[in-house]
Amino acid sequence: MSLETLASSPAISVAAAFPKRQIHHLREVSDNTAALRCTSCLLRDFCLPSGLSAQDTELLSTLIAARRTVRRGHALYHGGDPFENIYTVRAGSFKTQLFNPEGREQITGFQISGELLGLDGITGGQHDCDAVALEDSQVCVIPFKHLEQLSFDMPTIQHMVHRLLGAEISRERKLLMVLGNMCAEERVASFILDFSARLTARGYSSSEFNLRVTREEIGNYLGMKMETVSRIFSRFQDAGYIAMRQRLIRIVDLDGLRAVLEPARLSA
Amino acid sequence: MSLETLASSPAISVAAAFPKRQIHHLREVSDNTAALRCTSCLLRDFCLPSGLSAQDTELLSTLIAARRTVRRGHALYHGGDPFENIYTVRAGSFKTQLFNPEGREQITGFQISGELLGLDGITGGQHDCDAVALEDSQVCVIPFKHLEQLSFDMPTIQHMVHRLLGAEISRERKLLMVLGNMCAEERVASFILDFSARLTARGYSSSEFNLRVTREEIGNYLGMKMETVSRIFSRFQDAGYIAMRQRLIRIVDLDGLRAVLEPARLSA
DNA sequence: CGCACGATTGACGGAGCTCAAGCCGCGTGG
DNA sequence: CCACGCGGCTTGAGCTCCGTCAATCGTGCG
Repeated sequence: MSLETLASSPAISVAAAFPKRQIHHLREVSDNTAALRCTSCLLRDFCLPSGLSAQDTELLSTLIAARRTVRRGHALYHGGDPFENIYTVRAGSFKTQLFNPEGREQITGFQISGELLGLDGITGGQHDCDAVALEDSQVCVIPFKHLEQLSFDMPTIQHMVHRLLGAEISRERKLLMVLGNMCAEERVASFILDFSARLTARGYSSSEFNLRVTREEIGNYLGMKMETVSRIFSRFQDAGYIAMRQRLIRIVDLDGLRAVLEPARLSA
Repeated sequence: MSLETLASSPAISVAAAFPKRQIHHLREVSDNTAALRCTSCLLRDFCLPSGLSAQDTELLSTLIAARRTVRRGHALYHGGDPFENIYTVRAGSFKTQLFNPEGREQITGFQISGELLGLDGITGGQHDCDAVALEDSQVCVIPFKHLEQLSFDMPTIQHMVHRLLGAEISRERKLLMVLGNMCAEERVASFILDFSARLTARGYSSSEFNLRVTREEIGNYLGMKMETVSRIFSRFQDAGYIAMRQRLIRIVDLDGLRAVLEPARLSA
């Protein structure tokens, strides 16, 4: 199936013609310039331009060097790759994973449409994690050099960059809170609620969605084992909080899920 | 009496007035404007100026609005406070702690001399965690607005800001890895090693140092209970990896500690 | 169709939590 | 000067949650 159900412009059908194998490291095929404009993108309100004036959005558009398609399971970039671009997810979804010196893996996040990729690596000049597509996906490519240059003249752009970096810090902090303080049930509940909230913020249904990740990946992300994740999903289903078939999940009792996170559920 | 006596008293002969060893419990220093210069600060190579040219360092110095003393147990800022400044730790140490909606606490980091505080809050315009002094401490105050303004003209300064934000992201990622993947022994080992490495990087002894935090705080930071932390310290001591008296810790067998983090310690 | 991978479920064991008692080091006041 | 109390640390005993191992099932793909 085409990735492009979301894409607006007819010119986009170019993307469908992408060669099947090794999109991986392909030199960019540019779509026609008009199609790269944020103003005509359906995601404009949920993506970088959100909050920017029409004028600034236009300017931001000029930065988008290309779009790039990444096949399921392939990496948009690897840890160690030189840092050149940041990316916004235009269609599909990704995971970012980190490997420590001893070879352990930690998934640090899942990114959906309108969210940002590649900010790691601003520091060291190279990415420090892998970004892997969870399904056939497409990103907008923004050369960071250009963005920096633009931000010299444009305070609003500079603010945006700071905001983005700060947002990344906050996001990881929330995850720290989850990993440091919560038991397995609470972790899974907060994972579902977080996912749902982000989908809502991007105009998707908040009550029914496709997780697109294996139980193993969820487990890795949440610091627990696949089997435990599975058991808790089953438990939530039995409790009537959710309904699920494979990776499709429907939230049935939102308050029930939220209650899992309530503090002391103990008697007075 | 105000804590600010330090920041505004008559000139003393600057850095020379710093007794080498007790930087930790300093109270005696007073600074006039001249003294606010990074170039004359003993920490210059371990702090923000690290990596900057003499010229840029000079420029950076002009940003330092004041120094501020914070008493042990007091907060430099609270979550919710408007974001105005970032801070570098000039003497002493801090912890940053986060509270989630349900009232749970998570310590997200410990900061020592030369390290940075306050970057949270760039996004939302207000700090999202508390920064609390672990001992009587002193910070340099850098108004973020000024820093942003300066960075319009100075690419190197802008780079520095990005580098700092990126470093914060990396730091939190390392912690994610610890919380998501490691068992209690490994967490404590990596905590000790991390502390030691940071002290080394700042010119302190790497083998003997004062943790300055309670077992409870270490536990909170590492996602485990005080009792477990204590047990593991004892175990490490019995194993001859460390020697400790209260919060003073000495690394006896560095390789032993490192080996705790080795991957599969299983037979071939 | 059959294979392979992912998901589910069960049985069991152990790492870490809970509860509790006792200890140490330090400050305070008699 | 010591007695006392308090906060933080240590250590033990028991329990629980979650990890481990393993068998089975379901589903999508070649």
